[in-house]
Amino acid sequence: MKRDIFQAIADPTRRAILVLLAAQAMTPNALAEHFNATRQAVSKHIHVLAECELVRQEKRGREIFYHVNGAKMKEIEQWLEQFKKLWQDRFDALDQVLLNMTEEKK
Amino acid sequence: MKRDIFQAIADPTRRAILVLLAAQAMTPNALAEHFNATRQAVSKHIHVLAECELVRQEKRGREIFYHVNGAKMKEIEQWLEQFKKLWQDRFDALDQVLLNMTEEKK
DNA sequence: AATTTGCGCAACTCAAAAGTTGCACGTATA
DNA sequence: TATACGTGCAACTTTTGAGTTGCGCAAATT
Repeated sequence: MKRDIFQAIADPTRRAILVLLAAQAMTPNALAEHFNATRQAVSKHIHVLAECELVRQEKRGREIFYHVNGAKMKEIEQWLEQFKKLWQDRFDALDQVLLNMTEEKK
Repeated sequence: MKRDIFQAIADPTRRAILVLLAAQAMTPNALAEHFNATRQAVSKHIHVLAECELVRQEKRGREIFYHVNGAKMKEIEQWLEQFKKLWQDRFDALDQVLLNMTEEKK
């Protein structure tokens, strides 16, 4: 039942929530207004995000504001770094050359 | 049934496949040896990755080598860019200040 | 003190995804 | 040409996840 960051951002609604929270911290009710889903559905998504520490709570009276946890988002970036060399132009070009060679062989 | 890139990388096995393919192109059989799953299970994961264009085929006789598609991986990076300002130190620090203020209020 | 509001939690339903087994089809090898 | 190999495809079970409804609790409002 333990979910990781990548599972958390797999859902489109959760990604939209993160984008909204990146602009400004919001309460579950305020977030829910942006979607067609019920408050509980959105709340469940927030719970998943909080479980993975992608968002943090900030209680103000009976309201709870959620913030994006930048440090945790960075972990996604860090995983991506091992692929960075693959999307640099010169590597793409080399890859294409190799592909053409094997196409000709066939 | 249309899956997006984020759903594709949500699965740990698929992420491991991408890492292996980043080092060198491989066949489904060669990939399957790295996991406890059956060949068909791995093949299904490859199919998902191919569907999202995260990997590309290269047929050589009866073998099929799979390559990582760097350009597609870059799209993940691009989505992350809207959060980049959040994980820079000065913003984390500011966030912490705001949190402390509200903690005191409570 | 009674009521409203903002949340979280738990049980349930329904859809989707992961994994298995079995088969078919080309490509090599003997 | 017969056999073994590498692969994809389809049907099926099992697990997981998204969404809804209903409830309880604590903080504001009257």
